[in-house]
Amino acid sequence: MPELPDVETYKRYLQARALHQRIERIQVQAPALLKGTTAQALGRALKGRTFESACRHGKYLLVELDHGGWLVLHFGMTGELRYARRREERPGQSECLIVFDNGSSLAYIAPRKLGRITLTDSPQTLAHDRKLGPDALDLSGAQFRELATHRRGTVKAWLMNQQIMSGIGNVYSDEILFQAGIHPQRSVAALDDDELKQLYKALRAVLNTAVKKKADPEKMPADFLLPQRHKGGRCPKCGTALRAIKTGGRSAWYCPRHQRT
DNA sequence: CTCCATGTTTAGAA
DNA sequence: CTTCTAAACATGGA
Repeated sequence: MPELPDVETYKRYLQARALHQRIERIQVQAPALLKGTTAQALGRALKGRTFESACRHGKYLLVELDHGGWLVLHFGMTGELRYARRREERPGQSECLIVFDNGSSLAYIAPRKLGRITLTDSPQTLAHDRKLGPDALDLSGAQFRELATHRRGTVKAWLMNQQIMSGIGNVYSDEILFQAGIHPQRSVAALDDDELKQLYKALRAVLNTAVKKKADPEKMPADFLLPQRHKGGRCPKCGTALRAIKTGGRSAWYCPRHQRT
C-alpha cells in the first residue's frame, strides 16, 4: 500500500543500495506505466548515468541523475522496489528493470500497472506540474490549521487530497482519524481548535511510527487500527466491531465508539 | 463467476 | 470555485 510511509521506506532502501553505480541499460516491460516519456527517451536519459540522491514528495519517489534531471516513480495501488546484487537474484517479473554495469539491478515492480514512471527537471517542477500540496510530514501545526480554513468537505477526503497535503492515502487516513478520535465524515469546517490539534498530533505520530516500522503492518503498535482494517475487525482499544462506510468513493473503516459523528 | 482492492484522473452534476 | 460521485485504468485475490 504505497502511501507516504511505504514510499519513504522505498526511498531509504534505494539510498542504501542503488546510488553511485553506472546504469548500463533499462528494460521496460510495461510501457503503459510511462507518462510523458517513452522507453527510448527513458533509456537515453538513464544510460551511462548514476543515481546521486533520492527524495520523496508525498507518494512520489524522485531519484537524481548525476548529469541533472530526476527519475520519478509512483507506485499506484501496488508497487515496490527490489534491488539485486547479482543477476541470479533478479525478480522474474518486473515492470521496469534498471541494470547497473556491476551486474546489480533495481527492479520497479507494479503488477497492477497503475503506477507511473516519468522524468522531471526537479522535485519542485514535479510538485508544480502535479499541483501537489506540501508533504504531510513537512507541515507545521500552523500550516496545518491554515490548510483547514475555507474547506467544506469531509475530513477524510481533505487528508487524502494530494493537492492540499501530499502523502496520505486511504489506509493511513483511517489510522490518523482513528488515533485522533474523529469520524471520517466530519466536515473540516466543523472541527474545533482542539480537534485540529489532535488531528495534527495523530498525523505526525501515525506517519512517523509507520516510517519507523518500515510500513510493515505486522510491526505496527498494538493500538493501531491498520491490522484490524477488514471484515470482522475489532477496535484495538475497546473491542467494538469496526464499521466500514463508503465515502468519497472509498471505504473508510472506523470505530463507532471512539469516532462519533 | 462476481466483487473488491492501498491511487489518480476525468467528466458531469450539484 | 469547491465538492461529490462514478467510471476508467490493470490485475490479483477472496
